[in-house]
Amino acid sequence: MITISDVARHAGVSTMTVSRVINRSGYTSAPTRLRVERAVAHLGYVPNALARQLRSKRSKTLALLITDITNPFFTSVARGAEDVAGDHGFGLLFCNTDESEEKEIEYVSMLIQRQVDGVLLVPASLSSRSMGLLRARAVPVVVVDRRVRAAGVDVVRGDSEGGAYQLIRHLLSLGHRRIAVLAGARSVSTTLDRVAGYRRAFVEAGLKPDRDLVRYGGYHAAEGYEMAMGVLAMRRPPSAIFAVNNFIAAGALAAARTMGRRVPDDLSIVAFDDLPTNWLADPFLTVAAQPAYELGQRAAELLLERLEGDGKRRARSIVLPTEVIVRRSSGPPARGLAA
Amino acid sequence: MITISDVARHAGVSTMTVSRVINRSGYTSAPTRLRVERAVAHLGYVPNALARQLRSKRSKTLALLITDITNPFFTSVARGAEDVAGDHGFGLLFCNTDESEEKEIEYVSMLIQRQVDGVLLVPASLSSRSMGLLRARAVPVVVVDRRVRAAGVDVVRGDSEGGAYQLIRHLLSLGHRRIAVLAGARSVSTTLDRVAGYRRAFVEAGLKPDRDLVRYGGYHAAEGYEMAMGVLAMRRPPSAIFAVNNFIAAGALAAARTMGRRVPDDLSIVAFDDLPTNWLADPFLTVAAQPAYELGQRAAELLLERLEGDGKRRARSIVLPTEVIVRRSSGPPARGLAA
DNA sequence: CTGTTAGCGCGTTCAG
DNA sequence: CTGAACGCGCTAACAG
Repeated sequence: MITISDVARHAGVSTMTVSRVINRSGYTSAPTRLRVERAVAHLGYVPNALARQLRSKRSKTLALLITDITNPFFTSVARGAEDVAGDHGFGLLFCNTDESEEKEIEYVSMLIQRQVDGVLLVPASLSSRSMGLLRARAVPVVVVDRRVRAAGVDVVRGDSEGGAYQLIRHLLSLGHRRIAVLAGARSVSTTLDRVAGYRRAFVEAGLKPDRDLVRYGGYHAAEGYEMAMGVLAMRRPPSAIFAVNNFIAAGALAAARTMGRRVPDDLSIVAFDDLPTNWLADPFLTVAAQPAYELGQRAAELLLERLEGDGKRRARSIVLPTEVIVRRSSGPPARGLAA
Repeated sequence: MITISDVARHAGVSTMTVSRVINRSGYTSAPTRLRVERAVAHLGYVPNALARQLRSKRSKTLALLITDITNPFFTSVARGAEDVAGDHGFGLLFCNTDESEEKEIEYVSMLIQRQVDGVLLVPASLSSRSMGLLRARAVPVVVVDRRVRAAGVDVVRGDSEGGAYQLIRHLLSLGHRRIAVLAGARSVSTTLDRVAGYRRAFVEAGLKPDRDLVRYGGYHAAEGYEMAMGVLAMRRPPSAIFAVNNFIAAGALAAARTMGRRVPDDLSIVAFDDLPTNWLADPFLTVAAQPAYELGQRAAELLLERLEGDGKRRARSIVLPTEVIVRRSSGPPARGLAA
């Protein structure tokens, strides 16, 4: 391995001068700079980031922990964060926690050991233990997409409650009254907020939602399928389903098919999170779409501000609006199911 | 920050002993080990991975460069690689090159600076310049999913030629004769191999494919749409389309819809790469499915072998079979289009 | 079984 | 404008 002192020797200067040339820090005369640059090129010198980081106590690395790398919502978030980090000369470490708090904690410990400068965290649960670990080490954190119980943390997320509220209003206005909610885990804020939005829409309309129509499970298609089969098999099945994320919606669509329900004729389905156009030969679902890429961007920007502004600015909470896109999966209820 | 010498002082031993306890290397008596562990717990000591890596010259980190993080094929590869790396105590750095050689080179330079122990590379192009950079630094590489021109490199990929061959045989056996290929970039081996498979199927059947039916573009839905619109507008349009990846297929489906072609009645569509079940309310496309997760696993295993086996074993090339799954998007051609 | 010595490759500090 | 000395936190290589 070629080190800075090899370059120094070759250029007939001290290592310090080489360091100054590489980092454009301090003054160097044009001729020596040139000699150094020649030597660097000639030897093919590449600085060792590890040594640099050890010395300077900054790793120029952020980490992003997401809960499902196969979900395009999160990959969009990742791209947003990656682009911003890259523009500021920071590397970004992706970690996939699979909705598991254990994995999350494992990753966080690893990241602390690796001295990452900051963490973007989609927490697997409301009461994230990893927040405590990070705080103990004074590692700046921005929570993304979901809330946590811990106070005084920066958060960047979409308006779950509002999006759900609008989707349900849409269904109510079409005449639906029995609307099922297929949700994720009770320990995740987005699930809670979306169910809350559902409830508010009902209450404001002077209606009382049937508690039995609210099901909790998980964020995958298989779970969506199970939950949908459950509600569709009820004595008084719902005329509409609100899937709390995109994968659950896919499961619900599959269940509708196996139960012989046509969408939207026999059953309306609406969901949170749009699918990327890459997927959709034919966009079909009525959704509340979140600006995923922007979520990632804003979160990374906020984190970088915290790092640079040496600051104890108070925690900020950024809530990005959600856009309801009405498509063909929602329509008026079939006769006899409305009331 | 609490360092190893704080722990040593607290436990009344040397730093070396602490190091041995932490790393379970060398001998330590039970009582001193206990004292050290107490001190570690008491002080909340966390080893600094940077310092450790600098000293030991191994970062215990691999990197995976993929060309499109939004494509579930690659995220599956990523999970496979991640799981294997994690099991062996290695971290995995994800990098998204967006099919850009420039970005690829930027990332590779960054990774070299960061002293990663090995790289899993989905090359943006056949003649990957980054291979040279990596080799110059003697960084072990396993090429994934695609071939490169450079010789003597480990490769793990799916059988593109064979999969394409089978898909086309399937279409030929249904009676199709005018089959369009919507491909990616000419500089990518998977595109080349899949087109080659297409050609072989024709040649073996004693037929000559129309060169004008082979279109090159890119791997995204938008490009698939454009290419499909192109062939569907021909004077003698194809009765079937072979999309070289899943996103192109989505674009082709969209194009079929805007052109008013029903699939499979008026137009058959087959594609490479399946979509994950999370996506598919209703699996519809006839595809050649690659074992993406396993691709990632095998690649990571091979890389780790190279790292551990101190070895100049000759380069291996692992080609995993591809499975053709016939679904509803392919059927016999409409009357009058067959011949 | 444990401690000492000597760096890994860099950048900070303070003299020149 | 440049260099010498030092140390970041840790572990390899030796003693003992």
